[in-house]
Amino acid sequence: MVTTDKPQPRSTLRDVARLAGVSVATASKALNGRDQVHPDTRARVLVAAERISFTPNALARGLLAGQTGTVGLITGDLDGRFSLPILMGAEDAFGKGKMSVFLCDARGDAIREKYHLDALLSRRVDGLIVVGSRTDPRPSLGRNLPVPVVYVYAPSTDENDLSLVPDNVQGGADSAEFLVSRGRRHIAHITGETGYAASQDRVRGIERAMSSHGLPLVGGAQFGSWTEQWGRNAAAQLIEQHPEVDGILCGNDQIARGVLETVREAGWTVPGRVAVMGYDNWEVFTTGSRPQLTSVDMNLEALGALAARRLFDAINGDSRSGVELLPCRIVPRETT
Amino acid sequence: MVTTDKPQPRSTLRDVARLAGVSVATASKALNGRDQVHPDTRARVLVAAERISFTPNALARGLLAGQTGTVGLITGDLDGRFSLPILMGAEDAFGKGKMSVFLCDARGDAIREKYHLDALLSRRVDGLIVVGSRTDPRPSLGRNLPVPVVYVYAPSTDENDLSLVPDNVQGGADSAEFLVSRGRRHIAHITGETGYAASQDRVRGIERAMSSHGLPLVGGAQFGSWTEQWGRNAAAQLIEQHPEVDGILCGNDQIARGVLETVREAGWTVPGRVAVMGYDNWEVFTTGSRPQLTSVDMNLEALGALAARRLFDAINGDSRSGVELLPCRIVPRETT
DNA sequence: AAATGTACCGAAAAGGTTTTCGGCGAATGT
DNA sequence: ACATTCGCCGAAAACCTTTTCGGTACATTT
Repeated sequence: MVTTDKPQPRSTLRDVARLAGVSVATASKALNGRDQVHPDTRARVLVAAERISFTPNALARGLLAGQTGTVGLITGDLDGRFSLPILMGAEDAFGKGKMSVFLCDARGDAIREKYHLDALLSRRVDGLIVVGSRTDPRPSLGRNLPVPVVYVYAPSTDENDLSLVPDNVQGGADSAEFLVSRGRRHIAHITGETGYAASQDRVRGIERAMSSHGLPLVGGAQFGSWTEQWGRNAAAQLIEQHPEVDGILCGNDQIARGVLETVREAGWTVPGRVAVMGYDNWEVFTTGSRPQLTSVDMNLEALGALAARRLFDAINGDSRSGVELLPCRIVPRETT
Repeated sequence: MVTTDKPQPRSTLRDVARLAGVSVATASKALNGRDQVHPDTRARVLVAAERISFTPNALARGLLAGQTGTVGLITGDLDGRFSLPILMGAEDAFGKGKMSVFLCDARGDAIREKYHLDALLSRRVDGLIVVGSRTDPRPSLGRNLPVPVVYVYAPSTDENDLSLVPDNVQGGADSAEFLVSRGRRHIAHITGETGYAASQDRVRGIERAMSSHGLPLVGGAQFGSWTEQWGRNAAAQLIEQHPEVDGILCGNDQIARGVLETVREAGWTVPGRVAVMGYDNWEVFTTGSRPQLTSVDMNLEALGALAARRLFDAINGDSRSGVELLPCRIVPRETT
């Protein structure tokens, strides 16, 4: 089963020109819609190109133009659910043009990141998008890169870089407001690891919103891990120590799933006795649960789309810097 | 905040040569470890290259060599959990060499797929990996492409293409064997949509294994959807109609989660009263559940790694065709 | 001292495309 | 009939790197 048939050599512009009986210059102009070429000639070239299924060599084109129409996306967590929506948003925003996205996974490893950076730069990408798996600031790729860079989700520590980050303070505040507006008065917060900027920001937003209503945060913010198991444990303790609780804001959807499981096993109805909200709006978790989980969506696709636009602008000489915060939105379902 | 500082122009080999006081030819040879260059000269070139942080232009190199050191990966489901492990496996296998992976998301849309295919071919990728989200055969990209193609997870309908697919028949059979070897005798199967080759294959494997032991499949294969909700519903019916059931094989981990929830709420212990197995081994589901879920892993990273090797071989003229089945493995946890 | 060999370096071509600019033929104006 | 304009086409340069091959300078041999 070992064959060795070299596939047909790819056709070049010269082949097209020869077949159409014109020069390569004319063929090029005809194919690219330049003027200065007679309609009949153009038609001849087009059919010739079609006949031998000519595909212009982007390498040669990029070499000449100094632009390749590609951007590199270096991500820290391919397994994660953050970088993918961002990638899709970016692809969509670029899509209408002729940009392609070169994706690399550094897996949080600085060495691998450097390796991929070199690979991308040598392939002359027109720009870079750097995606992290946490909203904590991360080291900059450096100031004197030959192409513009946009940091997404994980901001750069360098103020001169441009970073796009979801506004977790606002997201947290909105989630609290949401429960308050639904009549909840005894709200608790169970979140993930304390070392994450995401947890800290959301806590800050929640506390701000609660105090603006003169309400306490029942039991204070409970830090743990980002797992269902922690959600179950924390919820068990919470309903024992604070049976008055009527709303639980969770640090992510997995914690919320754990919380949901525990409170329902304790005989509490959701949302009757207590409302529960998740964070991230990870569909497979939010719609799989019973009842379906209200959650906070960080609009990651929009984040990716904005990254694409900002990068596009920067490539065209119009670059910004600093941190841009993008709003989160609440997706109401059945647990509130 | 709108600046317009064009970043420094990238340095070329000519710059290096000038700085080192040699010709470009010598500079090239020095940098690429060719012989015919004096050690002192080579050293001069290397420091010169370092000083101006020279990065060879992969476009020019690729144009000349006819090889770009890149492969395209066209996937159908970026949101899905299948293509990502495959991508990572492929990246790992390539990683040691100097291959980079160009990822595109076609979202199951033939038009978008064609678009990306053209984009990749024009960028002169050395090969293509096509990943689908279902194991059902998919249309071939065509026989006369200028580069080799490997189809992964979703096989091509064309026997002349090379396809790499997890062996779901074996996976199903092994899962049944596993429960039987643990002493279960009344095994049921709750799976997803009937139209999926994956469901059909697994059912076939399960039925084969059961009948080889002279055991019936309790209630027959139950088809539904790939959701937790279906798992809950099907389990409720199952334990009512077949209270003798002591093992449940599920079509995926989400169904298993639903089953788990229902049987536990009915007061059955797991694995005491009934064993439960998932499929896919999606960590976030299998380890988040209580008890943690035994599941079948399709070894997707290995699949991706093999795809990379096969593609590499094909690029070097050693190509195969047909469908290769890769074994699945069982990951025992607490539900069995 | 002449001839041969060795070690190193540089000129040039190649790869495919785009763009500029000069040129050629035909049509128009006088 | 001549000059001018206009429309269209092609030659050539440019992008950057790699490789081949000829050449130079020096050391070695006879």
